Amino acid sequence: MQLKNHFTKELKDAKTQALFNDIEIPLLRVLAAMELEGINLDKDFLNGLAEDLNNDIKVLEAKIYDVAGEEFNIASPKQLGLILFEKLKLVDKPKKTKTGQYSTAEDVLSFLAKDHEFVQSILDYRGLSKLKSTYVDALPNQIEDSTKRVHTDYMQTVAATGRLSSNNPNLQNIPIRTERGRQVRKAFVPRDENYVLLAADYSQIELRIIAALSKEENMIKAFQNGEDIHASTAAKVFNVDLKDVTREQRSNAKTVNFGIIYGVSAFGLSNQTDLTRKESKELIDLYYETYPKLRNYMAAQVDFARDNGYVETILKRRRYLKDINSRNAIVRGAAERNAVNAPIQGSAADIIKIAMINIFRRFENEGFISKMLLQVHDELVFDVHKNELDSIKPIIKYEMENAFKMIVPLNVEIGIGKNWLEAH
DNA sequence: GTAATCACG
DNA sequence: ACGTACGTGATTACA
Repeated sequence: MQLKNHFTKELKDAKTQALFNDIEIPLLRVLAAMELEGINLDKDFLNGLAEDLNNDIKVLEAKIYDVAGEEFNIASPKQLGLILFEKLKLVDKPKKTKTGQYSTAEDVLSFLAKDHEFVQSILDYRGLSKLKSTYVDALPNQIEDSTKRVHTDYMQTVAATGRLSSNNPNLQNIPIRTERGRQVRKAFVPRDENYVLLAADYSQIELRIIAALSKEENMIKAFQNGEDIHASTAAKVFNVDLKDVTREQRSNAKTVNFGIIYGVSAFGLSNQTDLTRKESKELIDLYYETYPKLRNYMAAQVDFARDNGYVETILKRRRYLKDINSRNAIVRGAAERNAVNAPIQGSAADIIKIAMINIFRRFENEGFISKMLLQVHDELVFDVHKNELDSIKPIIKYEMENAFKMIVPLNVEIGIGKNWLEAH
């Protein structure tokens, strides 16, 4: 929660007034309550994880120093670059960063790891160090003495699209993608033994929004029929039966579905998949043939931005795009991608904000003692008293799925557990 | 203070 | 030919 002058700049017309008065200001109370409530953390569990990580990090260190023939700071991209590309000369023409240093970014090292086992150890070392320093070691220190809980700050005026951001500590980027990282989520636990954690997630909300805004019938139908959208996309794009879609086809369709929201290029797609640039271009072309209105919609957003200097969400939240008519094609291209992406990402933010306000009001009006704790862009996390679980679960699902009516249904998946990982 | 890296949606 | 997917925050190294 942070109210700044920033808000005031755009209060010119009635629609923006409504966004301000009916969403952002009511949300202030909701966020304040969530921040003050905090979340319970299992400190002992994190200390155990820290010890495990330390042991594994030491083993990796020894392995890396052995191959390098010397000890050095693995966390220093500069020192690591010298070892890999000058001392060991792993490649002829190493990729450089924009400041002229050797790039040791994840994709570069992953490529090298195929031929050099110890490079995988460097990646593992990085991964474990990150987990330890950013989460396992840091989180226990952020427990507030007076409440014994962790209290994040939500910022309402940072993200250009209308999303919230979270800091001190950031609870919107707790690991989940790797097995080792997921363990951190086990440290987020209910208030006490009378409570459980409940996590409620919007499924594919951004893709549903782009389907609704573009009025692309083929995609709308898939959602209305409750289909697996990535498999459905694959079936249409590759012209096969839904049941014959291979894992690879589904995976590539999924990457395009996500990419489309960001304004992907053939180059970007080929970087994210095993496809060549040519294959990527063909796939994108097929995609637009499958969903023709999507391309029309995207072009219309760019045109609107050129004419008006901004784009807007379903609640008329604006993002101004000063570079939309830039003579520099790179700069203009970035603004054009923003013109497509901001209404999608921002409308999703609008919808979950409505849901949060409505759920909070119902909890108040209906006298529940369960609490909303966290928002992670398309997810809400609650501390639910066991006696209230049966009555509260359908309320959360209803309020989230019906926060905003679109031609495409919204779908919310709910999980319950004795920690945040289990609740997923 | 900035760059590089990497955690999330 | 160009450069190359949207939005954030935290940590570490280093000038």
